[in-house]
Amino acid sequence: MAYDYSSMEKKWQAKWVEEGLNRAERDESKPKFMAIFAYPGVTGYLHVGHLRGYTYLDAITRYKRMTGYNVMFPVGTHATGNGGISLFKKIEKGDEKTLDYLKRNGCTDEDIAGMKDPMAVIDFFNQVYQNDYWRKFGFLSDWRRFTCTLYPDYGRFIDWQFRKLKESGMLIQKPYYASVCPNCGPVAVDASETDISKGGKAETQDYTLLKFRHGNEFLIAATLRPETVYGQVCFWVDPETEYKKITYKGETWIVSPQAAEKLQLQKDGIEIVGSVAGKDMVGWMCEAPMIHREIPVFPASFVNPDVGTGLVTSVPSDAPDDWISLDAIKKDPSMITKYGLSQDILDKAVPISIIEMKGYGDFPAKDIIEKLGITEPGDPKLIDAKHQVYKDGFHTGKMKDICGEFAGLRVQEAQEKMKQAMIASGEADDFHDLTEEVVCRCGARVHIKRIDDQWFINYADPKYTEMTKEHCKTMELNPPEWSDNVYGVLDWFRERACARLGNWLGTRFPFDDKWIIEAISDSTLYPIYYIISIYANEKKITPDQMTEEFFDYVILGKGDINAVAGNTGICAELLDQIRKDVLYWYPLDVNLGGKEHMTVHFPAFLMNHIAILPKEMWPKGITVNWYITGKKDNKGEATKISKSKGGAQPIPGAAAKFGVDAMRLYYANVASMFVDVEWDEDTVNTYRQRVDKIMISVQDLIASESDAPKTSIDAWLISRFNNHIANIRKAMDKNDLRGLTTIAYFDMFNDIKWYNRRGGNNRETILEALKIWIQCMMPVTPHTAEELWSQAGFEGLVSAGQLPEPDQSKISASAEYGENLIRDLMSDITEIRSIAKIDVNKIVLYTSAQWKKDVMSLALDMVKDGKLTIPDLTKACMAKEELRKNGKAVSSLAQKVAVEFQRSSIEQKQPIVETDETVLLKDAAAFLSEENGVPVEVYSGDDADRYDPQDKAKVAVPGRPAIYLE
RNA sequence: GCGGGGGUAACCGAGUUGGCCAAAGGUGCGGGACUUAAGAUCCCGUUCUUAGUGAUUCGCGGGUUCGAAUCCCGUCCCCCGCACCA
Repeated sequence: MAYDYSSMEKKWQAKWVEEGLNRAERDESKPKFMAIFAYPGVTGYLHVGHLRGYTYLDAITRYKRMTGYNVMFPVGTHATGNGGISLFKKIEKGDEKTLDYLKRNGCTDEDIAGMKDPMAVIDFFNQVYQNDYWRKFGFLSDWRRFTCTLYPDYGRFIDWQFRKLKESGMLIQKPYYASVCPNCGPVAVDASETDISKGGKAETQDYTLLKFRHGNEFLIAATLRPETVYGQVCFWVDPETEYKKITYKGETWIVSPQAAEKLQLQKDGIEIVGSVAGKDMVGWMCEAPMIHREIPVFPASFVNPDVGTGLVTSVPSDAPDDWISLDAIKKDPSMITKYGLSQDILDKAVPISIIEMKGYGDFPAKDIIEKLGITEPGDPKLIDAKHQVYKDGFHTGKMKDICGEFAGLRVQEAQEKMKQAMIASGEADDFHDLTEEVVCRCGARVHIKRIDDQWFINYADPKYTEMTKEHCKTMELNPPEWSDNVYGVLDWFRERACARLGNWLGTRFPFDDKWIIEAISDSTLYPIYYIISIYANEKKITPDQMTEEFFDYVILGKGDINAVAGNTGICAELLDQIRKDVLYWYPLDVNLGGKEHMTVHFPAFLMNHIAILPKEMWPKGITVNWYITGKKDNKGEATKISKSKGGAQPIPGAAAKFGVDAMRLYYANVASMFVDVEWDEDTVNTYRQRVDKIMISVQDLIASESDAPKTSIDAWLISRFNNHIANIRKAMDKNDLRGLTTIAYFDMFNDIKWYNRRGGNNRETILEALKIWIQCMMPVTPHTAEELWSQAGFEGLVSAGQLPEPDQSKISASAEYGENLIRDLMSDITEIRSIAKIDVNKIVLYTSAQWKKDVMSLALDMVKDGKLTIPDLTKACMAKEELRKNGKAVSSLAQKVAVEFQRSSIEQKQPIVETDETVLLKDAAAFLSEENGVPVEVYSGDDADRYDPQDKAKVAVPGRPAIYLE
């Protein structure tokens, strides 16, 4: 390795801080640029994938600084929730896995000993994120503004935000069914399993409870398909279960013990008053709801006391489980006769056809069972069968005539109507349950609980939705595909529970302090708080002083400054300063976040801004970045970044292994921001080598004895580099870091190599090019750039400098055209040599005869006038004496030229007619001779004395000299 | 189900307001230079064919056009989000 990258990184990072480059201070003389990445949740250590998005933003803001902007790039963390609590609890009880995980990531015993409460855990990670990740990666963030959602001052801001949401009419209250842990309160059930240890794939299902009268008690069945009640023929009970009798609204219900527990969470006043064995219920007759028929209770093995109520109504026509279980009993009546039931009762249980479905007969359950080859209860394929028949029924089913007043309805409609009808008549109720077992991180089982007075933010509000959509049209949203999608997302966005009860870190809800504001809701308006956080961090204001009045003034400009000063004890000067800061920095220019934010965080972020802030403070841009994923497993599914497959080493370890700049370049160049990338150490290594190569190459240039005079190749190099600046600026207008890096780390490098190869070696040219080159590298590989900048002896810090505008006077189309011609010529020569397979002793080149160029010249003039056609061009040619001499050849060339020129731009063709190829080739002859190892001769096609044994000169055209090898 | 995205050469990945695209760049592979050798570095090549040409390519099948990887239709396949995880 060429360098001790680690100490180089530290050296320059210290310099930048020393120079205060990362500090954001209001400067009215400069345009501002404010950008954030969506701050990470503090849930433990991060991995190399997370750095992708963060790195983009550091590179983008560095670029903005070097193109004239005053930049604010603040960072913070999000710690609301129970992540900190559950991590703390595990540490407290010495959980082996957790301690191992911490230590593997570099946490010391002292660190662990210091984690005496959840906030200490959070504080520890706040330091890790800042020091081991962001500072280590060279971020120029304004550390003075760091904030965390659990800081008291941040809490004051959230308190204010919710007061404003209330004023805007966005806060509403209504009943809600939440997934709740008995110890921790509401928990998030989702695939990321942040709050839970098991069951992330579970969904909440809305069941209908059906009441079956038996004497003066009710057997309660839970169903997802209330529309099938007309097909009920019997009732299933698990003979192994001891059922509970519970009282609810003066009725006695029979349900499984688990269901009794769940129902207590969802319905008031439920008491357990007794029990009854499942096997004793077999043979009961009960009155089915809606159809008011007596049906018998049969035993069934598939009934699970943990699902629904542990009791099931049987609709064999449409439920595969019911069909196969009834079938099994009929084949083996001893299953019920042992309970003392008669054959007669069994004979009466005949499936009833109730739903007409496309592609199915009278009994869909039977059809699907036969199709899938299911022969007995308990077959795992029954699950597929159920899903299939439910799905098809829902979409294509129609209620048959037997279904009374619901006959003719589509299943989709009948379902809700019949449910409501039965609830209205007291024959049914509702119930919510999870589709699979969910266990909280604390170990307790999670259930669905009814919460009557849940607070919501009403993201469905039509006024704000409309305003937000309207505003989106003016925003810079990336990727563009998402900007089309965002309108749909906003329409879909509904009320969102914004506060929760239970054990939870966060800000108290201002209107009722039994509630704590939920994790997504306190992280939507926060970018503006970075403008204020610095004053709290520097103790210029205290949380107590950050009243509603304070925020109203500094953010909204409401109120009288002296009154506010008087009431808060903050001096008017400071208030004025903060107010001016807010006006200067806001709106936010870019909010960059991972694709997981597309449907929740970003819409919420937008709507909070729109509902609370005046129009001139609404955000200007959102950029979404995709992920770094683990390697694909053998099923082709992306795994989590894992230890065994690389990438899971702690971030500081990866930084040490590859070097920060190599990783930054990897992130920036490996793919566009908008695709997932598979983490692969070999790939990162190629970027490591790329950085090394460039570093060595630049150092060689600095060290070289460069004293050659300027030639055409110097003009070429400077022209190329100025063009590169222009293209980089164009790419970065769209924050296209991949575009920038391809130019700066590949194209420019290749140009330098070509310059050398062509014998270029002029000190002034080299320094001019290096200056540009190193500046172009600064946003992505700042440490390397800084090192090279100082080695080249340039003034100051490259991170503090300004990227020049491309110098149009140095961009030379003809210089670039000439070099392209030489390159094309070289590859033609190579190609001919390889095809012809002859021993070459001499290469002879012929440039085009003048008359051909005259034709093109005429054509170009006509293009400029916008009236180039084949006949016109031919006529114009024939009008010229010296062209007419070549008669036929002219008209055939004119035809080709006319077609070709019509398709091209003037800029492309101009150099063809302007370049004196004979001079160009004669200048390059020595180079070509050296490259090819044989003498090279150059003749003009008009040279009558030329050496041309095969009359090759006649095939030459401008831009393409003829070649003869011998 | 609802909504969205995508299929480009061995691989990763540009390119999608139609022409300058046989299709950037990188990697891999092959050859060469340098070297005692290896590595690194540099050069050439990497669909077929060919004195620098021509032909056929951008999931598959059609269509529009003077001209399509880029537009339209059909078709197959893959991926993502769908709520209290940020």
